[in-house]
Amino acid sequence: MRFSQYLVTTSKEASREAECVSHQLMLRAGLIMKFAAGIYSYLPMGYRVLARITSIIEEEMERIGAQRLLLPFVQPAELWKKSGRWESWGEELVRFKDRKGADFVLGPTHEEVITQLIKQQINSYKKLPVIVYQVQAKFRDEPRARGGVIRAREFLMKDAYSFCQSKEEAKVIYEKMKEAYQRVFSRCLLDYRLVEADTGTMGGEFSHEFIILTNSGEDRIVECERCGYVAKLERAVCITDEAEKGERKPVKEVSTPGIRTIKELSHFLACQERKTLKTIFYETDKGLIAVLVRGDHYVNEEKLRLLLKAKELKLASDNLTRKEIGAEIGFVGPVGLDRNKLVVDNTVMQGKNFVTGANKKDVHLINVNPNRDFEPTLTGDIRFPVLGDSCPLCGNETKIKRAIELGQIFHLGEGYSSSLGATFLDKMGKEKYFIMGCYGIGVSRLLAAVIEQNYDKDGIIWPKEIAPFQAVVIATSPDTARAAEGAYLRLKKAGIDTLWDDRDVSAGTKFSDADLLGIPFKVILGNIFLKEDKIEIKTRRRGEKEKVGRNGISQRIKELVKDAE
RNA sequence: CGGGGCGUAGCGCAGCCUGGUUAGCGCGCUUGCUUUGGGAGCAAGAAGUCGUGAGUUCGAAUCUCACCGCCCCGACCA
Repeated sequence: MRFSQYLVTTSKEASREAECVSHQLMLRAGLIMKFAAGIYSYLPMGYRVLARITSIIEEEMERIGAQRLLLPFVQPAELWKKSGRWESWGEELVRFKDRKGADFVLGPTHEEVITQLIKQQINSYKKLPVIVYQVQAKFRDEPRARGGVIRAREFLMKDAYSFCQSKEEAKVIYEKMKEAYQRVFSRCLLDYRLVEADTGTMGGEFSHEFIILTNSGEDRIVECERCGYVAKLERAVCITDEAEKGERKPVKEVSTPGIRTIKELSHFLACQERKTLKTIFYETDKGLIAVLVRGDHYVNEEKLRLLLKAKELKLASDNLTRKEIGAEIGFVGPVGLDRNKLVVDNTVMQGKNFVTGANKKDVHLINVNPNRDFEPTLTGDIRFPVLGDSCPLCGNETKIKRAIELGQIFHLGEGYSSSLGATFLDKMGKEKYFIMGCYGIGVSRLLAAVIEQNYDKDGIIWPKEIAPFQAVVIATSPDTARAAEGAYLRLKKAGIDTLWDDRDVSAGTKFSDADLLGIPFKVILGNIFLKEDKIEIKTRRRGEKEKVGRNGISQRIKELVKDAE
């Protein structure tokens, strides 16, 4: 490809819009162009990378026997009504009517559609198991798009679905898929982690997520740098420290006029936030519940819901709380709440002499102690971890870091097949629901993720497997322009994806652009060529240089590509 | 949805507070000449509904109001 004719514009300056490294570099290197919040075009250079990632995915999917297909982007609402997700998804699901007034959605994911397809296509165990996948645009009307293609509303996704006869068979495929994902991410040169995940709106029985650690990430994880424990913040187990030592002092009322928040309280009484307690009311299908966590902690509502075995759980309104305890918000405490269920976080049970609200306006209690001043109905781990919590595996101090999710795999079970009535006949002639799994990779997001882990001050450093071009030919003087064209033609003939920088710009510009674009090998024809009749090769990643005769250029680049990262 | 910021040429910005000729600067773009080993120089050019709408005013990029869009933090979400 001739650079002068290629639809790419590079830029020295970063766009004001872009905050994170990958977003800035993608804009500067001319990979993408924004049309609206979270809606992007991929320019030829960006599309080349997408195509290469897609072909890696295709190879790894085919390796485990998955079959590629293509499902509709626009889906009839009927299927979503059957699965229940017409109601359970909020505004993220884009809904519209066609000219006849029929409801449709823009596909944010394809469990419904694929289940319907398999239901009609497969009636017998003889065709099972089956794994299918596609690479397609998805649309999710996110409340807030961010980080360029890290969280876009329209994005490219690889989604795979498996249909099995039994849970055992499904687990085998789940493991195969996990390995395939590991190969895909390794080939993209990603330093990823595998963590347990919640099943969220997909439903299902268990799930794993592949993530990379980076400051541009939007998810938070807990990591132990000693033993390598990594977990999503909401999944991380909070272990309880040893019981605090010391005397239990007598409870005393203190006047705290107008002091409502934990911050104000700890400031006013000159105590640490960890010495205070928060009392929060939740409305649940099991009634109104009082929940107690330390002042410096936050309630993990999902953990709480599981502990209570509740279906519904939401924060009680201020009015309801006020009515229940007859006191102002900000002065709520556990002492004397006998008629309410009281769920207490483990950490609270280990502490002594806490400050809490007195359930009276402008009054707090000091020296409140669990099992003396209040009795929990239930105790458990119901909080999010905080910086410095002990690692649940080795006890070392943990850190909280940011991460990007690359992909997630779910064991779904029978959820979708039962709601959509998708069955097959087993060996005994008995009708059974398909056991399903679904597996996603954010393909467009992978571009950003790879850049987050492969760049330097000069620009992107593409791993060879997904580089848009393997080599860029640069003539640094008009005198070597013809020879450069010759080298370009040789490389092209040898089947090497090569960009020929035939622009009439300075050598410096060509070098800078080659670096920004992240092309693994620069093939340079300049002074050295004129003096020694040698072509110079410079690697992007390590900056290593070597000289080679003009006849050996294709052969040498092939060798270098083979050995490169 | 809450908080903060922004909207002026393709991109990055100045001008706005304190209203007043033809709205500037840098990058990029076009033409010519000289250049070409790490983002060249000179010269000449093209390019703007100042986000939209209303209002105040003799006069609005500038002041007022409403709306739209975008970015960041959070909520939300995978």
